[in-house]
Amino acid sequence: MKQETLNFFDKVYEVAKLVPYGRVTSYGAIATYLGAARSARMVGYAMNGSGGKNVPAHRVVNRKGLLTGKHHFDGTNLMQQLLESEGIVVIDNQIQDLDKVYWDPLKEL
DNA sequence: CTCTTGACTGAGG
DNA sequence: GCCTCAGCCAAGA
Repeated sequence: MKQETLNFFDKVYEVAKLVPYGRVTSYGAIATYLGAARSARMVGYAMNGSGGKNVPAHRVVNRKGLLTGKHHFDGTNLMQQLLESEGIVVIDNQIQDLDKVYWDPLKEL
């Protein structure tokens, strides 16, 4: 069982699942943690297959804390609702107090 | 193999 | 602080 067996996508899912409740992280942080710092875009791209994999994609946002991926959710404000349900303050697709809810896999893991 | 796409990021105006 | 441009890399056609 080589590591190549684990696709880039699968690794992204693993890290996404490790994000604690009430916390969020950025695509770049995950990408860097996976050793592909320049592949932040791939992280988001991978999330396209997150459906059905029980992956909390709503906890993954861009470095600004902006819900850039909300368009990929069913509803218009579904992603924001999920985050607010975890105690995260979100206004106009923008996470407030990002520094307080930000979870960096590089530092936490 | 080449071209396009993309849920990003950093630098420059 | 906001907007625009360019670079980056992996996957699909």
